[in-house]
Amino acid sequence: MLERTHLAIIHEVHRLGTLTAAARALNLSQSALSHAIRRLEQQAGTALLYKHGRRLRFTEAGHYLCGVAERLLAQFDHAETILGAFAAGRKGSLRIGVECHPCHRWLVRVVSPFLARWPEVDIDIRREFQFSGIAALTQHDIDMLITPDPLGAAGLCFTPLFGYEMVLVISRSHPLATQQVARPADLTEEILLSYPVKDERLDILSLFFTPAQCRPRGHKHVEDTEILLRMVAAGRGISAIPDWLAAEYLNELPLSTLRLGAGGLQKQLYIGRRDKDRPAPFIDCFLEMAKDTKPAPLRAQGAGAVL
Amino acid sequence: MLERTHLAIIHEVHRLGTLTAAARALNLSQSALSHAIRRLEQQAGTALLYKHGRRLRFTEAGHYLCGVAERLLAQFDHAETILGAFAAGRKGSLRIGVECHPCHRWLVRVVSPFLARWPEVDIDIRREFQFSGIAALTQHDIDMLITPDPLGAAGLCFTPLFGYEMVLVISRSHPLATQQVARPADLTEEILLSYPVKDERLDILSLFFTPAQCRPRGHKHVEDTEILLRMVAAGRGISAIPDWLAAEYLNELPLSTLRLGAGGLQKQLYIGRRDKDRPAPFIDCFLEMAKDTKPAPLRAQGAGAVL
DNA sequence: TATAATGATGAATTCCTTTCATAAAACCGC
DNA sequence: GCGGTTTTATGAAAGGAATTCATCATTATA
Repeated sequence: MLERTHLAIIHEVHRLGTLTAAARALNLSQSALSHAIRRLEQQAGTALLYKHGRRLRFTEAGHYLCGVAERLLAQFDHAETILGAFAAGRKGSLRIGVECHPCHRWLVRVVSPFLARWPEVDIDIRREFQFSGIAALTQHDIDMLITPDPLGAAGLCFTPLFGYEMVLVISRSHPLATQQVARPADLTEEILLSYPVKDERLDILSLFFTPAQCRPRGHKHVEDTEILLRMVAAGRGISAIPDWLAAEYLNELPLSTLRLGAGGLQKQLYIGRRDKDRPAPFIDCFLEMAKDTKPAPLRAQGAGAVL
Repeated sequence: MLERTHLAIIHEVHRLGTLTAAARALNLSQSALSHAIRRLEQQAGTALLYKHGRRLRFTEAGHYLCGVAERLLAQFDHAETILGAFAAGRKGSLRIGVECHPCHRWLVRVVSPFLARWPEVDIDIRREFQFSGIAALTQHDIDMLITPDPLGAAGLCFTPLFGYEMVLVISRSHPLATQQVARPADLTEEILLSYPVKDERLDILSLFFTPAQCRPRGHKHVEDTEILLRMVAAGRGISAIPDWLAAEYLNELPLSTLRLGAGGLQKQLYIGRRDKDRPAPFIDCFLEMAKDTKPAPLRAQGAGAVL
């Protein structure tokens, strides 16, 4: 069976011209090379080298193998380099799940500098999960989960990133726009606009409307933040988004923000990982960079001061 | 060091899912595979597989290596197939030297069917030699030599192909065109046209003019047979070519052929090889096909009957 | 819960590679 | 042509790495 060693021998003999020199280069005895070539020739059933004077020449088959050696040895070397990068933790891939739709804009601000700093790390961001983000993390479908709901699961650990407040956004021309706080009963005639997520995962429903035993008049799903907010600005509905996200749009669109209930709807974003994951440096680095990237806080405008 | 064996193991584990199955496929024990992977992981400094339930899963590095394995193993397999073709004598290359310029047309008739029959054999035809054709053969620059002058040299052997006669070609309107035989003295006022070859290798000089101690008035070199004969037909000179080559042009061009001297200039074409060459079947086959391909004999016209 | 399937591990063994010592061949300079 | 040098070839011995064996631990299955 043709082995890497054979290729290395063939290659060095070709490069240096003599068995003796090749043996030196490979830290082997001349005898070892002679035996190895002999064995290979017997297995292949064809001569690879023949004596010409006191040196060696390649037969056609030998020449062919020489070309093979050059190509394959390069590939072996490359593979080992890459493997080294894996070992050193320079190379890898990070599949990040995001259970918090509006967090995407924040995530981009983390990922961009990260990619620049870890050129050999591939990042894959997933927002849809067959079952849940937690399950995807447990089952190794993703390596990290960004979520506001750190549901306990064996083998997972969560690191808090930053706190924020979910605020109600309404058109600046809305009758409620002058108020500071919204109460569920004020909004029963409104159309709620939200990202396409199950109702039980919408905090404004589970933590605001449902406890007050009421609900908005309607509920529509919108994929894109920009479009969602433009619809709100146009008076086509209301929505609840993180304060820092609202802040980014307050200057662009005629929007007002109100606190949801007296205490506001306080949330915390977490990043979850598997406990026993190999501690790759780039994973720690990502965590650090994520912790250091706070979203812009909401300027005093409309809603009450937030965190 | 990453070896072919490691790639094979990784590949089979990926294909079959379990160490046990992979071990069966590789005719090894499960233990052997476990140890081998462990060793590789230690050398690489990174995990490749990890237990998931009672099966194995690939780490990122493992997945990467899996891709490498697929590519490299295919290349190994292919290389061994080719090596097998070399061993079976199906594959190879035949570098053929030709010392007889006009033989090129005949050679093409041998080579074409040969290439069809040995699709894996490459043919390379050389007409220029640094020193001589014999030297090129001895020094392994070529594998076969087609020559009318089988100079003895150690380690070479020559096989006769066919006999032919060198005939004088002149324009049909030449005063000598009505004769059967040309004598050196008749041609001292002519311009000799020949292939670009050293004088001592031109039979018409060494075997016809020189023994009679005379020479033509001029001597010009022409590369191409067609052009050479058109020049002769136009009365711009005379030439000497094999009878069978002349035969091909007698209907196309206004040429006449004459015997060179009373007995004619009889020649024999040989094919030379190295004695101790590995006996590749395609080489023997080439020899047979060459022997079986006789040039078209000269029709009774102009020159005397030949052979 | 018993049973089957699978992987991990340490020690022993086997097999293959390598080395050593030496011969044979070829080139070089005189 | 003849020693001296360089290079490859080869058989026997030594060394080392891969493999097996026996066994344990873990997990899935009935």
